[in-house]
Amino acid sequence: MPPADLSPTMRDYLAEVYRLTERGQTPGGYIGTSALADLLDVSPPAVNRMITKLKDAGLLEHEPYQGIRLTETGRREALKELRRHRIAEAFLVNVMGFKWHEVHAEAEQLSRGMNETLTERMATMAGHPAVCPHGEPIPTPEGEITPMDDGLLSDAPHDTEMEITRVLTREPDRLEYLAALGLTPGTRLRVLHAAPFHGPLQLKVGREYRIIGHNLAELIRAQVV
Amino acid sequence: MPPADLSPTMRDYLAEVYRLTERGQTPGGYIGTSALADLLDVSPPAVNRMITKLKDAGLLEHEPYQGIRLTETGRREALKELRRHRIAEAFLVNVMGFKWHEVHAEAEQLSRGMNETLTERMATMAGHPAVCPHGEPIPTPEGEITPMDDGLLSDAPHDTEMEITRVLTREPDRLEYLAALGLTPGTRLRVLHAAPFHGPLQLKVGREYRIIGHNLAELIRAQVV
DNA sequence: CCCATAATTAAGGATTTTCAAATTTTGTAT
DNA sequence: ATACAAAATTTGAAAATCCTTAATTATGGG
Repeated sequence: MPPADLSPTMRDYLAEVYRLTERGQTPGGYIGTSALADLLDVSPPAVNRMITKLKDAGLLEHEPYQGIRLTETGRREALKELRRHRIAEAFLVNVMGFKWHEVHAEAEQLSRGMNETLTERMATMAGHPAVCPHGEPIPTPEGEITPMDDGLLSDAPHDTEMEITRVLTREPDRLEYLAALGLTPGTRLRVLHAAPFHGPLQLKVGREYRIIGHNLAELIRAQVV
Repeated sequence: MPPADLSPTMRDYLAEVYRLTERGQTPGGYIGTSALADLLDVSPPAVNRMITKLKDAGLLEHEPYQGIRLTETGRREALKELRRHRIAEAFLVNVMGFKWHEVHAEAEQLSRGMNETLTERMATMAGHPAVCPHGEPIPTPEGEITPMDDGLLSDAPHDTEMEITRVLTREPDRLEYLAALGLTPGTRLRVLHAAPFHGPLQLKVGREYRIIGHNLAELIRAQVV
């Protein structure tokens, strides 16, 4: 069955499922209902009902008591929604001068009113960005995406020149703090030392030295330059 | 009772009531249910139910079988919504390069996701316009508006230099046609002749001569320069 | 094997819509 | 002027969406 028109809520669910899938906590590729409920700020039963609906539309598979997984169709729809969202974020930052910590919630609202024409025009004005302000890659209009070859800063090799690719939180406070430390996508740095037992990391950013906690380092992904 | 937070739908209704009130067809200031239903593309019962809700919120008065009228509170809320909508239209045209016939429906969608911060930033980028692309005045953030002193082109005096202030349709086809004739807000023109019995009007626009039907002239408002 | 935890079903509520039927108003024709 | 038909408005019943809380069922580690 071809994907009829999806409601905005359905699209939000799909996008969030994809985000969780990407993060790849679970081995079988299945993701749990409660995790989704948490992220969407919604009760587990609400998730369950929506799962049934999305399954009936052929957008995901559901193994009861185990989890859900996007079908190929669902994946493509999720990526279209992610494109809308990330283009909106890039537009708000690149064109309208918002700060990166302000745009996630804003873009969530805004993207509900964006059709394809508007999305593409915004993409053009934002300079056809490859990644959103948080560093996540932006899918093509056709729903394709190039995976990134990066890893958590907390697992990064020491004394190696690296570049921050993306950050994994959307909490405004943390984002603002990271920006204040100069730890944004594109920044070059070097891990000098990591204290054992999930202790703090010592970084060299340009000429500056920084110390950040392990929990913050887990929110940063980087790749060897 | 103070106006709690209004749903987007409630705001849409209020805005549309205001638009109808402005047009001022009915003498008592009351406007009919069916007219609203038509404009909102919704059935009369839906309008009726929403009227009850808006009346309970103190946003409008309802005289059964006669019509509705905005309260002062309702008027202010309607104007806030109109500002969002018209700023969105101005932004789409002035900043993003859309044509004036494309933006009404687009702005309707988009304005649902616009909070006050975003609205004001869009206003700034659009150059703090006083009127929307169709010439309608844009209310202030506080919900105030300056009335225009203009009249229908079909009633305009002859051989008098006038300026188009606004157009009263949002139908893309008509708007595109008007633009092709050069009949957009700000344009100077002169009515040379109007055929009797609602016949066509002969206009002089710059050095060009134009003939338009009476029904089109009724969609254009102008004022003496 | 038991029991904490996670997932699911059951039941119900809010919002906004539609369709159908009842009611009021209005306009026209005798 | 009055009566009747047409039009507009209102009310009632029910559906679509998406949410909640509370109770039930499955899973899997000690």
